[in-house]
This record gives sequence, structure tokens and C-alpha cells, in this order.
Amino acid sequence: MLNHAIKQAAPLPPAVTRLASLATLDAADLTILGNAMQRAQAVRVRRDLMVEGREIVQPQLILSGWAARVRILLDGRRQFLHFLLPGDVIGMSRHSNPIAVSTVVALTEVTACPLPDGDMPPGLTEALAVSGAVDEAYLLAQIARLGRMSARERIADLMLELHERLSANGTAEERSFDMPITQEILADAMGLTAVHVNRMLQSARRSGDLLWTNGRLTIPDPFALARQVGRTPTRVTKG
Amino acid sequence: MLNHAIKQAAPLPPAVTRLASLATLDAADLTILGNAMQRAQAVRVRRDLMVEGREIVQPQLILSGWAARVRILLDGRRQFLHFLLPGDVIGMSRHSNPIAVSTVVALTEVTACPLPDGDMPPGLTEALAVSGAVDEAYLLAQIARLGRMSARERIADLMLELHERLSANGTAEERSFDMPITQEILADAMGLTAVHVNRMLQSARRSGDLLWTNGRLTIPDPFALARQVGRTPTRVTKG
DNA sequence: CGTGCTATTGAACCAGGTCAAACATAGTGG
DNA sequence: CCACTATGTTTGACCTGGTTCAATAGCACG
Repeated sequence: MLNHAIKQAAPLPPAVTRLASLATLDAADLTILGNAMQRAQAVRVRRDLMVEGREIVQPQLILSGWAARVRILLDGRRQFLHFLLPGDVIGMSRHSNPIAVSTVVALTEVTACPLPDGDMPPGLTEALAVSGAVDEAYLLAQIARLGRMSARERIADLMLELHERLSANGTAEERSFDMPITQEILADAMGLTAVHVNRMLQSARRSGDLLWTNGRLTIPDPFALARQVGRTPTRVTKG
Repeated sequence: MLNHAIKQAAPLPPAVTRLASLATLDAADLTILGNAMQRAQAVRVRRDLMVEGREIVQPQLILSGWAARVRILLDGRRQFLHFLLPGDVIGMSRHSNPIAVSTVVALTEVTACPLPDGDMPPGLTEALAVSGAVDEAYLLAQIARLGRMSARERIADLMLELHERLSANGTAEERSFDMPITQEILADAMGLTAVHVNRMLQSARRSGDLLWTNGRLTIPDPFALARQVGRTPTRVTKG
């Protein structure tokens, strides 16, 4: 079938794949999205996409690369709150004169495009609303991880979450995905030190739970690992 | 002035005070709110106001008492994600067929009323939107606390947050407020054990930072304590 | 072929956890 | 009015998961 052949030749961009997984998008939605993506801009590593306390100019959609929401304490301690992957939205808000409640920094080279902040066709509106709900669910998961899981569990649980999220945007394999971050960044996301993260990763590798080489993370048996840490997939809508 | 006299005689309920602090409410907003509050219902301690994974029937507004969002791990470990105080809203969502992403449990006897989930006058709509943004800010603060603060700092920071929030709904004094929870609940909110919370509270009392007696918490010098832990007030709108 | 990250390893240390017992305090029922 | 129970707080002794500090090694890049 022609349609099929075309799809194979030109797969959807990850950001579109993700949004389409959250709500049904029709032609009008895809047009708006396509236009927005024309205005994509590159952001270099370590540059901020958004700064805590500053007015939010426009919501943005991550098209490629990894970013993160981050808080820095006065003495320099750093906590990553949430990773932002292709298809994730930043700076959405439903009220007037919003200011950013966290800084967003690029962890790799990132491309992102501004999103119209006014009215949008219903499919896209719904997708963005669902995206917001999913984000909240991941924030809650992060709290439970930091508050009540051991270092081993935190890392396993986060890897499963990333696998789930990258699967939703079509950029993960069945048991592996690219993870272009350092152990130090992972440590600052998990409330641990880089040294301890290193030791836990080695221990996880020895036990066959996780392998991380050349920027690629492999989870030999995602299902078994999920059972082991008591993880269930994140859902925000019925049906 | 008569108006003044009336206000003194019948101060606004905490929930209204809070919402009015988030957006300008006019007569139409107050009418809707007043009607909703007629349908207030009591919820007993330990009862759930909402269960993770179940469909959200209707958003609710907390009128009195304390509740919390909570996650329980498979082996029974418990993490409170966020405290819910009078004026807080639960179960708001912007998408269709939402399911609850966390359980909400009453920590004390609670009264709450259902909120219309359709269209509302603009002031109330804005207040609820701002409320959602504030909630998100507090979730982020909780992540930073659990991930990167010491036990002492976590407790001090949370107490300052509660003081800020209870001030916004008019139920806190300048340097104290009622805190009707146990040390074990506090521990499960801070990712600590009850034993350690107890020791930290005693140490905080000895150093004059916090006193907690007869269910009332006193912060002798909130301003100094905030400076000490590097805390700045939470803001989500400009102006 | 130095310079700057990132990853790895070892050894000593400590914040916070665990376990167990004692000590309130408030109902509650007899 | 007093035992009896239940829930919460406090204390002590000991233990461990994770940190700290420091040194080494790998690797990309100019």
C-alpha cells in the first residue's frame, strides 16, 4: 500500500508521534503543528530554554535532544526535577501573566519550536492538556522515588520511565534507548552523588538489570525489572 | 464603616480567602462558590477523597482540615506527595476522561465541596488555573527538598511553606499555625523516619528555629529561618 | 601530546535508619 | 474512679547506605 510505503520512507518526527499518542490529531492539528515546526530553533548545550522567575514568552515543543527542569540551591546544590524529551512541552500555562516556576536547561544540543499560545484546534488542545497531566504524573513519580526508594530502585525506576517515554515518541527500541547524559546529571536527578550512581550502575550491570555503554542504555528484561521495583505504566486517561 | 464591621463579624471562609488571593473574584464568582459550598461534605480521617487510577468524578475544594496526596509502594512504604489545605483544589483536569494520578487521603476530619466542572465565571476560572500552577510549583519544591536538602533543611523549608500557604488562606498567625498531624506523617512527607524527624524537631527547638507543642507550630523568626535555608516565596504570576 | 571532561576505584566517615524499650495521653468500658 | 487499650512521642545503642575526598585512568578534541 502506498500509504504504508510513504510512512516507512518518512516516519513521523518524534514530537508528532508523541502528541498523536496522547490524543487523536486531525489534518488541522497536523497543519498547525507542521507550521510551528518550521520555526524550530537550535539551543546549545547548557543554554537555558526558560528561566525561573522570568515571564513565559511562549510555550515550546521539544523536537530533538534532551533538556531538564532544574532547581539550584543557594550553595550550588543542583536538583533536576524532570527530564524533557522530544515531544515534551514546556511553558504551558492556563492563566494570565505566567512566570516560569523552574529553569529549563538543555542537557544536549536541543531543537525546539514555539507553540501558538492562543486557540488551537481541538485535537492539539486535548493533546497538550493530556501532556500536562502526564507531566504531573511524572513529577509525582519523581517525588516517590526520591522520598522512598533506595539508590538501586531509583535508578531502575527512572530508566524504566525513560524507556516508557521514549517508546511513546518512537525513539526507543524494545529493550534499549540512547541516553546522552553523564552520570553526574543522572546523580543530580536522583538526589545522589555521581560516585554512588557509578557504583550502583556497575552493580546493576553485574546483576544483569541494566547495561549502559557508549551512550546507550539496555534493559535486558524491562518487564522483569518493572516487576522487581513495583512499577506500573503511567496512565492519565480512561480507555 | 458598615462593610468593615460585617467583615469583622463574619470573616471569609479560608477557602474563599485563598481563591480570592489568586485572582480577582466578582459577585458572580462568589455566588457560584457560595452555592458549591452549600454542598459541603465531611470526610473522616484516613478516608480517601480520591483514589489513584480511578476516574475523577468531579473536582473538589477543601474547606477545612488537612488532606494529602499519597503514593504507597508495593511493600508498604508510604510517601506523601503534597499536603492539601483549606482552599486547595483536587481533581482539576483540562482533558477528557481523566483518571486520578494519586490517591488523596484525609489526614484529619476534612470538609470538602464538589466544584462545577463545566464553565465558570472568568474570575473563578482564573483562580483555579492559578491554583493549578501554584500546586505545580509546590511539587517542584518538594522534589528539590527530597533530592538535595538535609533532614534539618527539609523540615524547616516545609514548615515555611506551610506557613506561607496557611497565611494565604488566613488561618495562620504571623509566627505560628495549627499543625494537626503526627510526626510519622511528617516523616512520610519528608522521606525520613519518624524517629529521625523527632530528633530533628528537638534539635530545631533547642536552636530556637521551630517549636511544636500541642498541635501548634511556632516559627520564632520566619524571615531569618527562610534566609537560613535559602527559601524564597513561591510566585507564579507577574505583577 | 597537553587540556578538560567523564568514568572508576579505594578508604574513611557520617547522616540517617533500625530495633527495641519506655513513656506519655486520651479514650473507653466496667 | 480505675484498669485496659491504642496511638503518639521520646530515648538509647548500634548499624549501613550513601557521601566525601582523593587519586587514577580513559578518551575526545584542538
